[in-house]
Amino acid sequence: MTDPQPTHDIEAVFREKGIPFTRQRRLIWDFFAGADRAATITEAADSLRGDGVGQATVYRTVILLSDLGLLARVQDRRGEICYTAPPIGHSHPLICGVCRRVVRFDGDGDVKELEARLAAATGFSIYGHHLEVYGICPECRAVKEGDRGE
Amino acid sequence: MTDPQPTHDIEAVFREKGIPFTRQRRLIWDFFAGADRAATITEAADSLRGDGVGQATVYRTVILLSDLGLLARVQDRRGEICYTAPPIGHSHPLICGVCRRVVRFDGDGDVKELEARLAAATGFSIYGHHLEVYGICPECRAVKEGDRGE
DNA sequence: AGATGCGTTGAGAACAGTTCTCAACCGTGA
DNA sequence: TCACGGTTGAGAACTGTTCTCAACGCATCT
Repeated sequence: MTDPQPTHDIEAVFREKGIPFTRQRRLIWDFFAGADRAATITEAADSLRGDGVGQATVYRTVILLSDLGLLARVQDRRGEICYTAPPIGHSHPLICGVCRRVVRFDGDGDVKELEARLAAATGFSIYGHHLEVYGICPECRAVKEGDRGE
Repeated sequence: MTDPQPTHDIEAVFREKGIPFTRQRRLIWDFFAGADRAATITEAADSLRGDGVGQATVYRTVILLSDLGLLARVQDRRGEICYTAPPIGHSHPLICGVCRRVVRFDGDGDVKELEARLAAATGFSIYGHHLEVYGICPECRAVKEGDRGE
């Protein structure tokens, strides 16, 4: 379980593809990359409204970043769709279902082997997978136990 | 990779919980359980409209069945939300990204071990995971190759 | 520096999917 | 038979997402 390396140098990715890295895109990227937990599009839009970033731009940029593989879509305990960065180097999220904090891990060894077995057994050609693990982080567990509530 | 046992006897599950198993619920359940591929709520509603099942009822029932763990939410290649039965006995879906056919497998051994390692490394108490594997089934691959198109 | 062109942006309209509301309905138990 | 509680269908309401289009920003060319 090696730590996946964090995503640096998004600008290089954009430059390489000839896509402009605008002020708005930087702000949106910073929002997700700077957060230590998954955030919804609505949260990003609300937070960046003051900086003059339109909601449509947030939607467009999240799609763009997702297509580039710079943002991964996950969901919290209530099934709410959130996005989190950076999944580069192929890692998987361990998400706190309460506070949405995300810890990334590289569980690929485990899945690769499974995929090979599946391909052999079913004849499918496997092109990907989606693995999220859900838990409660130590902090949230502590709070919960203090509360004595669910 | 053992085959997960199919879900029998939904009625018993309902009875046990004291939830009425109505005509509409049966129809909706039959729709998903009878399909060999994941289906959207819209598809279910369209298909059952003729049988006098309202759209709201389909939504309500899908939520109900999901809560009971009788229906699992997955997504196809385009990110469309679909539901598939039966996930009982804890299995995972291998989904054809083209035709949405679902083959279920029991990859739990693999994930359980990973979860234990994660819990130890992060201090999270793990309560669940979500694993989907995507592929193209042999049939769709054949069609695609015949077409010579992507 | 000024002109040109192309992709990006923001505001708001449009749209789609989902949830809510409420009166009618159904089945069960008395 | 009657009363009751949960379920249902139709449509309204709501929410999140996408589309439209004119204005803008930035790079390039003159």
